[in-house]
Amino acid sequence: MSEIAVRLRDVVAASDAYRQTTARLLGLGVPETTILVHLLHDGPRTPTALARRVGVTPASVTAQLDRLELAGHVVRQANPRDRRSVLVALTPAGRALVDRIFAVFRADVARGTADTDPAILDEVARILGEVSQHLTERAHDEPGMARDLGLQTAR
Amino acid sequence: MSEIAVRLRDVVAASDAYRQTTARLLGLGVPETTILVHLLHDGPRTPTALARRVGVTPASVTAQLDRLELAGHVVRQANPRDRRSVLVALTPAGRALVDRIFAVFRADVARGTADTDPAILDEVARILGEVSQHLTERAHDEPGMARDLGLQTAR
DNA sequence: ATCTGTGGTTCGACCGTCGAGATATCAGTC
DNA sequence: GACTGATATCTCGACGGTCGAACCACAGAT
Repeated sequence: MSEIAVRLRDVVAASDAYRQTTARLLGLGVPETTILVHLLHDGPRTPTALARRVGVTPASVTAQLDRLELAGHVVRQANPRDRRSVLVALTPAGRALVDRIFAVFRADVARGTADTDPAILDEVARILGEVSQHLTERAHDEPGMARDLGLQTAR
Repeated sequence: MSEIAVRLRDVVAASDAYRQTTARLLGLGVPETTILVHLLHDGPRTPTALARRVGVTPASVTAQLDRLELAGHVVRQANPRDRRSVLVALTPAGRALVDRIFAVFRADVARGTADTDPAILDEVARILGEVSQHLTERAHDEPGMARDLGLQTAR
C-alpha cells in the first residue's frame, strides 16, 4: 500500500513549518509571502483575483497589500481596462525578494529529489498536478463534500 | 524540466483551501482539524508534543484543546508516568469524526492517482517522504535558512 | 437613463497565536 | 531529605489575520 495521502499530509505539515520560518526571517507574515509567490508566477493581478487564488476574502487581501505596499514590495497600478479595479504588481525590490524565496525553496525541494531518475520526477510532477487539481475542485464543491463527510445537507 | 517545486506549491495551496472547507463544514477551525488528524495517526500525545508536531507554541495548543474537549472530540487524561503532564486522546466520537475526515481526504487523493501504476505510486510516496523530511529539517535550521535567503546574521 | 452586477475598500468583531509569568512536578546532586 | 535546574501546563494580555456587512465607483446590459 503506497498511502500517498499520509505522505501528502506530511508534506503539507512540513511546508507549513517551512513557510512560517521563511516569513518570520523576512519580517513578513505567511499570507504576505504567499501573495508574493503567486504574484511571481501569475504576473500582475487584481486583488480579487489574488483573493480567489489564495483562498481568502478580498477584504483580507486589502490589508495584506497595504503592508506589502508599505514595505515597497508591490505597487497598486491603475487598470486601464477597468477604472474600478487596480493591478497589483511586484516592484523590482519585491521581485528580487520573492525570487530569492522561491529559489531557496526550489533548492530545498531538489535536495529531496536529487538521487531520483528524471523520468520518474516528471511522473511525480504530473501526479502532483492531478492531485492538486482534484483537491481544488473538491474544496469548492461544498455540497459534495458535506455529503461525503456524512453531514445533513440542512437548510 | 520537471519543476516539482511549482507543483508542490500548487498542492500546498490546494490543501489549504481543502482543509479550510472541511473545517468550516464541520464547525471547526483549521488548527483543530490538524490536531485531530495528528492524534489519529500518532495516538495519544502530550500537548507540547502536539505543539511541536503542528508547529505552534504549547500556549496555542491549550486553547485548541479547550475547544476540542468542550466539543467532546478529545479528553485530557492524567499521565501516569509524569504527573506534570497530560495525555490527549481521541474520544470515540472524535475518533469517528477524524476517521471520516481522513477517509474523505484519502478518497480525494486517490481520485487523482487512480490511473497510475502502483509501482510508480510507491516511488512517489517515497519521494514525498524525502521531500517532507528535508523541508522539516530546513524549517528548523534558521541560521542556514537566513544565510541562503541572503540576510545579515545580525545581532 | 436606469438598473444590476462587480471591484475595492473600510469598519467592527472574533479567532488564533504568541511571550511572559505562575504553578506543579521531575531528575539529579549534595 | 533538601536544593537546584529543567520541563509540562496553564493563564493572561496584546497583536495580527480574517471575516461579513456596508459603502462608493464604475461597468455592462436594457
